Amino acid sequence: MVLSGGTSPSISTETHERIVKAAAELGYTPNRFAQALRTSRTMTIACVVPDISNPFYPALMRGVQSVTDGENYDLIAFNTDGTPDRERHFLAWARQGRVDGVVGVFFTLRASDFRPLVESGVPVVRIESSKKQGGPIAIDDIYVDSRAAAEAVTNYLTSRGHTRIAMVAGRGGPQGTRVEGYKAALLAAGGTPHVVIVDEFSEAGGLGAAETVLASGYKPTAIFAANDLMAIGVMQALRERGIEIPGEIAVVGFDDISAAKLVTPPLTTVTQFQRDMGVKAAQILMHRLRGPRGEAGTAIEMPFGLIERNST
Amino acid sequence: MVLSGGTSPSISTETHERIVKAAAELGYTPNRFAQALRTSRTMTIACVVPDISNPFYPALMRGVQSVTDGENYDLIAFNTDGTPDRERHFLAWARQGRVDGVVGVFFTLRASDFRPLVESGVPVVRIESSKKQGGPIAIDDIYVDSRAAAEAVTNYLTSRGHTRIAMVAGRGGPQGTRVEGYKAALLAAGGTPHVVIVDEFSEAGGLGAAETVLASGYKPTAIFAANDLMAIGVMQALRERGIEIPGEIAVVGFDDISAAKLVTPPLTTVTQFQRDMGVKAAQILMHRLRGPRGEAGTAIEMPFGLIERNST
DNA sequence: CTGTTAGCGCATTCAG
DNA sequence: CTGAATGCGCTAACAG
Repeated sequence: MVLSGGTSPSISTETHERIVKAAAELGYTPNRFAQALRTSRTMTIACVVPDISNPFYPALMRGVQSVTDGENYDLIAFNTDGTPDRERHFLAWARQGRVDGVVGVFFTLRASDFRPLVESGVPVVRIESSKKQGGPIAIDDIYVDSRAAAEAVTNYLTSRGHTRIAMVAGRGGPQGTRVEGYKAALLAAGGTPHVVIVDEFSEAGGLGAAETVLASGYKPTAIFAANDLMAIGVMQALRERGIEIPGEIAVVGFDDISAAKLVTPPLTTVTQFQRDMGVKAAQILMHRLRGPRGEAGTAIEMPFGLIERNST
Repeated sequence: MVLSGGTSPSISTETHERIVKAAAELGYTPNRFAQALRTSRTMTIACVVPDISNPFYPALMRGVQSVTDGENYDLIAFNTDGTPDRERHFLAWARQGRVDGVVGVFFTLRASDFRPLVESGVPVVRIESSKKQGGPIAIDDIYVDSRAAAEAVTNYLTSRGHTRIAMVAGRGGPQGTRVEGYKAALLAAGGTPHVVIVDEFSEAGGLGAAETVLASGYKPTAIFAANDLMAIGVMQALRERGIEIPGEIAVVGFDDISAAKLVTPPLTTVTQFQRDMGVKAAQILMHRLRGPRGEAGTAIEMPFGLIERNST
């Protein structure tokens, strides 16, 4: 009992220490799996991300891990590639009783898809990119309001005199909401939105999209890319044509990946404080694990921040 | 038995399918922890890295995961920050019978530190940055010869006419070997080495080191940084002083992190094919898990590759 | 070849 | 308050 971390007033501190010491000398350590079998608590959390090698996610995971470590939970990393197949596969996997809880980013699953898992007693905290309500299913959401962030970016640009602002984005994921925010804000400011959507949300996609914008006759004074990788592609396209950044065209990205401050000129972008999000998500999960399993889901908003660098 | 993935010629394919189907309908799935308790195989692998948010490691982890996934092992991510404390803590953790095997990068632990773990039946595959021999302890090493890579970089620069090549490096980790290789190759080519060591192996460190080099009167025509982050810092320092890259001073890095090709100009660097290393390491681990637990350790070398971009 | 049983190491319950 | 007995769900060994 002592070794499991339990507390009882009936055992004196002295005895307690004797036990701990003896255990250390004998090299004894309780078997996690026997514990898990008996208590049906695995002391393991799954962290699900679309791509661990996408620079956006490791910081999130670090945040999660910093709290799970402190609570003696192990963290299992799970990549889904953001595909429906692999996300469903994760659900099946998680239902095998391998983990006590889940925190993750899901591109294709809907809240109802989690119902069986949650009802089997495994709490889920999702990290989302648009406003959520907190439905009847006991899933907790934590989100950054991407739409508002995109509006903020657009307003920042218009406040600096830009009216011809183009946006480039990829298909899928959170990028749709960002486009909406941009459109709304630009219309409100009296501008005319111009959006180019491409398949890949990568540098190559950004480069191609920028070329389309330049060929369109829209003549933008600023280009807003739905993520940093695309923004970097945009910058490459502009540089190839000898267009000065930000002199002739300003560029803004989204995510604040580590490369954003390393390109030339350093990229103005939006941070989502991903580490903080990870911490917060894990805390919410820990809270569920300790207490109210069945209560309705919550949704809490996290801040974003505009980071001004020299590309604008 | 069927569900555990066993094989027996005595069961017809038809029966086999009936069982699997029935199990699917009933939603039955064997409990991993009961299995683990009974068989003392946890079906879990630990992947230990100094810093998951350092762009170098996620690709490695992906490689590892691509093979563990295929073998139905879970992957637990473990960050050590490369500190002795946390690396020792990992050892203690691993001895609690939580994982069947370990693959990782260790900065401070020595082969002998792993002996208790390995002798308790948990195979370890280390990823190293200098030539290893394969000692008596049953640890498998897989390494890239950093020294040779640093020599190759230096030779590449001298072959392009550089003789005044400075090197900047951080303390600890694999950077020492890289400095050795540089010195040896430059001396062999008749040059005079000039090394600046700083505490942090980050951009800031690289920036400071570059300033030291420039202030020294060495007047380099090329600067070789022990990793890409430092190289990027060097580039910033040069840019601040209006020194043209590569016209006046060429810059080379090490690691080929994703940012390397995104900076301006794109950075010439050395790749260690980190994903391949992860795959290979995991394969070796799987081999150990299936067979020869006690055999002497092996050490296999992995290739590096010089990636020429526009910074040279 | 199918059906039964013991026990992996723990946390919990019940008797002492 | 301490000690022994039970069973978590499974696999492996054994008997029928």
